[in-house]
Amino acid sequence: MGRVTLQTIADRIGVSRMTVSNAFSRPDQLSASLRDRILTVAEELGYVGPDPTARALASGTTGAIGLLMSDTMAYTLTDEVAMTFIAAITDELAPTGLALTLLSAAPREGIIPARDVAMDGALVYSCDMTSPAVGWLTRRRLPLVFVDQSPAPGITSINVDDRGGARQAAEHVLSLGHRRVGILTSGFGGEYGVLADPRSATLAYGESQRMLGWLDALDAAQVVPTAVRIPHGDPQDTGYAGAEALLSAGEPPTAILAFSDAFARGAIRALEDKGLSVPHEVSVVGFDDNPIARRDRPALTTVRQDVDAKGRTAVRALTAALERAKTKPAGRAKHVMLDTELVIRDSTAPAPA
Amino acid sequence: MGRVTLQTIADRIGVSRMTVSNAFSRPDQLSASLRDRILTVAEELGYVGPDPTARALASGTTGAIGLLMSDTMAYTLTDEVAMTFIAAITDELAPTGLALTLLSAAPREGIIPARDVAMDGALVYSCDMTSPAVGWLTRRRLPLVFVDQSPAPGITSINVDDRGGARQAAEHVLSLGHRRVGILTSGFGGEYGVLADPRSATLAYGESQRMLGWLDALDAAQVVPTAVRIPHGDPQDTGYAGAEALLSAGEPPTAILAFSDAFARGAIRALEDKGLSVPHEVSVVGFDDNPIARRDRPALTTVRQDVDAKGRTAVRALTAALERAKTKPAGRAKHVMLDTELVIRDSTAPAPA
DNA sequence: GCCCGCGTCTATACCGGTACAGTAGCGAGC
DNA sequence: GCTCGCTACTGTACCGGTATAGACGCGGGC
Repeated sequence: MGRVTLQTIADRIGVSRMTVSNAFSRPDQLSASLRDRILTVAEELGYVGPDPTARALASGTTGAIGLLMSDTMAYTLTDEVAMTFIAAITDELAPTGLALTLLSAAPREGIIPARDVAMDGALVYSCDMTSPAVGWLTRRRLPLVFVDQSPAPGITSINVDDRGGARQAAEHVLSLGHRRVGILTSGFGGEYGVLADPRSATLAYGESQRMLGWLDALDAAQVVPTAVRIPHGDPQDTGYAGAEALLSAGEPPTAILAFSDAFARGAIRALEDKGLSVPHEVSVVGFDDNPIARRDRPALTTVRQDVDAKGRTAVRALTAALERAKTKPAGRAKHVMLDTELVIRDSTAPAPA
Repeated sequence: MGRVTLQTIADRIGVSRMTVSNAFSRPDQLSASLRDRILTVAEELGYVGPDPTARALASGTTGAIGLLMSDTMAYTLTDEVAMTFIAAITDELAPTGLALTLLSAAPREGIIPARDVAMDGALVYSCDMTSPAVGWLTRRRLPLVFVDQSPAPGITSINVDDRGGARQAAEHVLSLGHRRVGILTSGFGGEYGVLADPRSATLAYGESQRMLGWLDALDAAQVVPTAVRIPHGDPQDTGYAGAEALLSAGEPPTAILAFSDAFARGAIRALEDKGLSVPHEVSVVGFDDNPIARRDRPALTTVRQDVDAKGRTAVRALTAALERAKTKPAGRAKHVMLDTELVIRDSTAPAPA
């Protein structure tokens, strides 16, 4: 009735438990003939292999890394860009045999996966830095890599040049002669609707970086934008609503800078429904270079970020950190900044006269 | 230098290790004052809480469940429908505190997360039944729930009525007078292009169910469809290519039944590029009722499946099984079949005269 | 006054492995 | 002939917790 363990097999054959362990984990430590015999008996007994949990405790490694995501995990999981990121992670992880454990940063009473789930290290993706979950992770002294998040001292971080990309986007519409510019941003917690003072609005990290980038260029040209922040929801729907808000907030913009391609798509739909032609009457710039930027018409002018590279770089940084953690030195934190690139397509045109 | 464990704290205060353990895990087992003292000292010492791995070994529960996905995990992860499913899972899992570990069923030499990663149970999503990974999971005697997959005796499974939904889709176009029908399906491994004998083509489970559903209706009406199977890739791109293949395979169809909404979108684009109007010259029916079905124009006639319910039902079935596994009885496997529903929108119309 | 029950805390025995330092046996080198 | 070194296997000590039964003191009921 009892469960089959290494000991069961060892007793059955008359060798030590250690030898059976070696048969599974270090084949070079015993003769091939004995190993075969052990494996055969194990098979007969229905032994599946060393118990992962026990192995994890004894060896100090679990074979899984965590991916901590913002509290709105279900929302993030329906975002194409985030999905591409996760796909890149799993793909890069595959040859290492590491599994990926999804962790919510949601602050639920007493339920803190970031504290209670076994893992070797974690990727922290676009989280609120003050989130308790992030605190638990650091307290556990797990190797961590921050992605799309405010870099912290001592912790490796991977970011894309959001600010630079946004600046390029704004410079692009300025160079086309636009002076009435609308901004469509997002983010949770905080005021929605037209932002009184965009520069000082409290925004999540990525949102604030892009905002700063846009303002870098607009301020330099002494253009004062109208910025609208839209709540969570289907991004194309909220983008639609955001554009409507922008149009009714005083003099309508001739150019809209959107936080994402999905927002931009929604905005374009709203503009077209109002009878405004994109790009001839209003120019729209997205962000990310999501597949939807290219697919629909007009093809979006956008700021490309290499999400795949972001995911792969993050994984490589983390696996390297795991490797180092086996030996002593803590290793110096690296801060990687990936380039962004303005991609000009059909959703921007010179400002109407 | 040594790591801080329960024993460190116990020694420091002069109580037994067990009492410290209880302070964290069973607060009702000691006085509040002692508990406070223990927690304070633990804090001072930088103790994070019971080590998840050790706890897992001792208590027999890891706090994570697996999600086994087909070997083309990166592909699956960029599919909106799969993402909605995963989002529903994480959302339903959140209040339980269980984390979700993503497992690839990819048969890589010696790398078998399904065998080596600790978990309490697993969801098996749309996998090849013969995959070794599924074998390992069953051998481990983990509580399992199969989703979108051929039901197996003794294992709880959640499916949607793919066949019935597909039949409705086919009946719909037949009722509109279409007699030249094209089919666009997908799946890996096997011939691509026009299928010689659709009914006997080797298809993955979901693909074959939908195929059977379409054929149920078409056969009854003595309509012989042309079926094209398209390889993996961006589904809208492959859908585009698939429609082209359909158009050049003899007499062009006046109705296309697509395996997914994404295929349908790609097909519509291809048709429009060929100057064919949808729905007036060609009708197209999708499957899933993905958000893209509603968003773009023409809005897709499609077969709605409740992906959110699928995810939640699967999680509930698994957590119930986990609960039962604590006590003895293995519990009878349930086989759930969720309804599908034909949603008629703007991509279907009566067959041209 | 005695015994019971309860609230607290402790002792011991695991959970199922792996690490590491042996030990035994045996052939080779000089 | 003795040491050396190698292969093959063993013994012991963990890894860091939890379960369970029991010990101990104390108040209350009869």
